[in-house]
Amino acid sequence: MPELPEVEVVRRGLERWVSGRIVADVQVLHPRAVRRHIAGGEDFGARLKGHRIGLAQRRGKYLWLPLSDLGEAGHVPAPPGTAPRPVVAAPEYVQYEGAAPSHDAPHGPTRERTPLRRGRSADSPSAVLAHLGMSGQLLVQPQDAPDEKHLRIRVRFSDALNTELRFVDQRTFGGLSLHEMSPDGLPDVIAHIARDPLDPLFDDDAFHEALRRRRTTVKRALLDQSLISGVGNIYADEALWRARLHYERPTTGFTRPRTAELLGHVRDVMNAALAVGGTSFDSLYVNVNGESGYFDRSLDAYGREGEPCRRCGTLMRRRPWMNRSSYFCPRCQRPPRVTS
DNA sequence: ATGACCACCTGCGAGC
DNA sequence: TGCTCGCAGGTGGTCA
Repeated sequence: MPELPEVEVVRRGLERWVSGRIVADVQVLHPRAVRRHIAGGEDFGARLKGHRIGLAQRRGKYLWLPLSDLGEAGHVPAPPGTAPRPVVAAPEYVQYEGAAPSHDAPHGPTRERTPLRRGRSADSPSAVLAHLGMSGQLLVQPQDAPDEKHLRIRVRFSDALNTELRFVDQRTFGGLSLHEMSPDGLPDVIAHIARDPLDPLFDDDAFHEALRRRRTTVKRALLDQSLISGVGNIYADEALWRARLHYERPTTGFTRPRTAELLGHVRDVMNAALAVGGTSFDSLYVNVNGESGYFDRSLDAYGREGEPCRRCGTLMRRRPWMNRSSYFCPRCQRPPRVTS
């Protein structure tokens, strides 16, 4: 369910309320909630226990919590040539300044704007990777709060803060998993996920070339996480409406200015959503404190079937598309001449 | 190799 | 009241 802005809101909440704390105990209440971990939920929990949670990171719709070693055995040593250094300050000292987090590639172009050097953590060889799927939530709750109906995983910490981290997921499409970090600072299993459009190192030209190479249509391309990550059904429809592009428009003929304009709209709509806490239609998307975002009030396309286009007044339409829906203005977003 | 589809789940609202 | 159907923010595996 959540797309980049919603996941980023959650990441910020984790950074504020969870990073820096030490895992005391993990309870796995539903086996599907722990993914790709053959040894099972109990082993998953045992491997987290005693580790300090590093700075929450995100790429696209994935987020992860690096685990730092407190000195126990059984960990991959730091990569050669990288001096270990302390990962995190206490939560109170963590600051975050902008809408454009930078994740890795500390040797990349020196355009880093964040004061925090969040990058490859030499002393964090493994990480807990989280994907929220369609209905997942990460909540920081008081320990005595009643269990949510779909509570799947509970993480307790070894401090006196009296809050715990909960993974709640109605449909169980999401989950947590444990992974080694690859040399470029990502959990190994998400190496195929492209940078997201808010990443300062996103390569606009490479994206344009990839669009032209692909024989596909524009909405499929926007949803392809190996080309551009973080875009889902809502923000794809919103960006296409802003760019006046029909979702079935082939990408092959895209000019550089057209790609640039589309990317600009993707970034604008995501930043606008981020500024108001993301999009919530119901209680299924909330931040770590259980609060909804307000961007649903600002949607121009998604969910507006039968309502007037905010640009031209024509009634908006919904079309079944890939087992989901596409919302568009039939006048502003003309279909391509040849639709297969 | 690339592109297109569907299974994986639970719940809710509409219609009968 | 209660059934069935369609629909929901995503992804990976599999098929052509």
